[in-house]
Amino acid sequence: MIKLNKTHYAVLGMLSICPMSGYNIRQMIKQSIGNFWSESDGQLYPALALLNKHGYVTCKSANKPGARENKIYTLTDKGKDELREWLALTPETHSVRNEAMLKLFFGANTTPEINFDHIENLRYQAKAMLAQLTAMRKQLISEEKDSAHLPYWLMCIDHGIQMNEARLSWSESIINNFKK
Amino acid sequence: MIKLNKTHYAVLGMLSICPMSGYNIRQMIKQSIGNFWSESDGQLYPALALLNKHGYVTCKSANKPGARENKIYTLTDKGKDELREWLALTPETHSVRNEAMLKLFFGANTTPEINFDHIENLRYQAKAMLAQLTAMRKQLISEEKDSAHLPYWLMCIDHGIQMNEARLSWSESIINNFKK
DNA sequence: TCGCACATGTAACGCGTTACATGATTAC
DNA sequence: GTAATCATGTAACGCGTTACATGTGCGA
Repeated sequence: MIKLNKTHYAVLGMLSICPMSGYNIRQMIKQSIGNFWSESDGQLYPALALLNKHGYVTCKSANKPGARENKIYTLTDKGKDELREWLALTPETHSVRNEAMLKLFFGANTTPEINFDHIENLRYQAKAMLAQLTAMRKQLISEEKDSAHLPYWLMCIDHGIQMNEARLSWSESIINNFKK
Repeated sequence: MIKLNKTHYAVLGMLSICPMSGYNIRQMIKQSIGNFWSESDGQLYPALALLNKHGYVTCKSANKPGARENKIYTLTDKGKDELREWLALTPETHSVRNEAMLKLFFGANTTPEINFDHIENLRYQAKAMLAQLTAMRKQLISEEKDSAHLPYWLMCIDHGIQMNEARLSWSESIINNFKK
């Protein structure tokens, strides 16, 4: 039995929502789980090819004559089983790397202004993410109200909202102290 | 001019606090910035060797006769300049990968109990991290009260505290809804 | 006709982890 | 005596990003 990596499971998961092309998966990952997951092109297409080769997904070329290439991948029963088994395993915690925090930790080596700028940036990013997630939440509730996925998708969005609210209040409290 | 990577800057930053051995750097990274940064052995020692080779750090073997090997690295002026320059650059945001959230997003493919377990784990982890960070905060305030690093170190710790408080309240609200 | 979005892929390179190799010292 | 910790390093492998290569369809 071949060993699958995280990219493979992310792809299987996406295909559990509905059949899609590689390009669609790419977009979906950016739009819906971009807040806590990412894949790059160089991983995605080879992953799809391997999943297809081993029967976790099937592939149909859905190009009308003369149309552009379009391969639609569909999850097989084998793929569903594999996904279910992976979902039952305790998630591995992988190392976090937050460069902004690293710089701040060494902040005494530079000027207060530079550190302040970095925190300002973080505040701005948190605010932007919050706006985006809040809009997404609203949209999801109206557009997916009958979907079995909705409760789980809301949990993920709410996690993002809470994380960014925390970031925002953290950065604002530092900025306010700095101005005094 | 040679191109340094993140590991090199993390090492330079650690040596800006005080001269240390590779082993000390390893420990310090785990203990003090482990909350938002990590390095592995396979990166650390080669990074130190390269920094030494190019004059960013100097190295003195501080082994008393018959004692175990112990190389103490010290930041040079060139190293300090390099660190300062890097600190002034806007931090790059690198892709986040949170496997627990990924599994939750695909939660509709498995049982509520399995998802509940994952969230329980997250709650437990957040609680443990909070306890650790709170203790660290207290210790820092008393032990480093005259250090120029203290304000920045507190910002980092407070960031961790706020993140984990958000995680905790998020997981608890889901668990409470689940029990109803 | 130009540029953008659609669409699929490969190659090269560097990053990061794990396991391995070695050996001294200290605590039980 | 044996296990844990101190201490330094290398090798192998897989992961992940970036840049490249190629071509279609559509709107301004």
